[in-house]
Amino acid sequence: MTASGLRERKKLRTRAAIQKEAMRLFLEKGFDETTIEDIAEAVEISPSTFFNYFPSKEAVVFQDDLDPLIIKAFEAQPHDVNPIRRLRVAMRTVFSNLTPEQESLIRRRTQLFMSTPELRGAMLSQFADLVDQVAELLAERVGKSKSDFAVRNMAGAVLGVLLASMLVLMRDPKADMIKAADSALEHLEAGLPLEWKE
Amino acid sequence: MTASGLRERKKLRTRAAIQKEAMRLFLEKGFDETTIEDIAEAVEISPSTFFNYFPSKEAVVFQDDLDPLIIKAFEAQPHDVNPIRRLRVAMRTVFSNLTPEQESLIRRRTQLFMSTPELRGAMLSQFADLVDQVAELLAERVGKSKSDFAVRNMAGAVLGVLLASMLVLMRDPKADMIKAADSALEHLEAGLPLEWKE
DNA sequence: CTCTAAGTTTGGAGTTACTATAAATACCAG
DNA sequence: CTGGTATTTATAGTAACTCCAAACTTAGAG
Repeated sequence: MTASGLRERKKLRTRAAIQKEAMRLFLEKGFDETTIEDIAEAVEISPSTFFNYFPSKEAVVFQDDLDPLIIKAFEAQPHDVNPIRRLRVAMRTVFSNLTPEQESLIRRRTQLFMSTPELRGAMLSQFADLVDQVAELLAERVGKSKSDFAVRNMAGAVLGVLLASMLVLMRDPKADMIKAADSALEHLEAGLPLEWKE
Repeated sequence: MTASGLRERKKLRTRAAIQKEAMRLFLEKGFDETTIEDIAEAVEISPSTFFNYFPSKEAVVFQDDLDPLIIKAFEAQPHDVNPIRRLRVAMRTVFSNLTPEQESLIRRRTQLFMSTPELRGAMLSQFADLVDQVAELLAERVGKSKSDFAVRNMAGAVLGVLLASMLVLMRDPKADMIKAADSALEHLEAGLPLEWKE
């Protein structure tokens, strides 16, 4: 479907190029300091074309090829395990199988994310979608609809703790966000006791 | 200090006027369709002055006189009760004591909020602050610091479920968000069981 | 190969949020 | 009333986006 005509291949290449150059510039100079024109110039397209591919500057940063991987790792586990644990294991699996470059990119990207108010903002717009996705994962197990109240609420809690765990990056950009996310889910899995080891 | 000179009184009045007119216009015409110039004109100030009072268009919508009330209602309860329940009761108390106009305004504002991507975005920027505030409420009870991991994680979960419960407004603008928020906390208080009554 | 239909890129003109700055105006204290 | 200070305002500028029509590129039919 999204197969190989010259047209499609070209589009994919352009899209990838925009993303690559944009991320490079954002990490190099900062998000605000990089203009659409800078990006367009680096990719050798016109600024107009940028908007053919992405609706906004924020949108470029947003897109994680990780989600599908995590979902797959989630599905791969025995279905009778606590879904929070499954999610936790899934995330760990995915993160530990990244190449160093991938991991480094993700870390820097997340850091950029949390330190740029506009990007943090854009994240919440994704919150809705993420709740849907997580709800879908959870729903399957209990044989309920993904729009079931309890399922969605649980999904909200999952994202809430993950988000909260990312906040440490705002103060301490060198914090290990992967470990933080894992601890957050571990704590949630344990029922969020206020007495907690570490 | 912020006492009575003509100057101070005028500033307060201007600020209030901006907020009132801006909200009126947003609700009347929509957020995007209202320009800063529209607001300035309605308040009879210059556009420049708008920015003396609010750093951005979004900032006008954002300011809830409710937070302090909820905190007060929270403090007013016996300190040995489960903090989630306390928060829940606090919110219920505050909401049920609003005048009909206040309640209507809040409902419409929340609705505006959830239906406008830019505003939803701005909300997450507040997420950080809210985690702090909720963490502070929770911390007191267990005699831990508000920057304690478990406390902050719990705060994240609280906000996560509240946020998720607000998402229904995106599909169904007439949903009762107060009831939704209450159910969300009720469910969290019960330990987020996936088997759930309603 | 050629011609046409359709998709894609581009430039240009316009809108709006927001910043910086310096001039004008309103308040206040002596 | 006068001079210093806070506040408002106009002006000019930047950058993200939108709209649109013109130029160009590819796909496919004949």
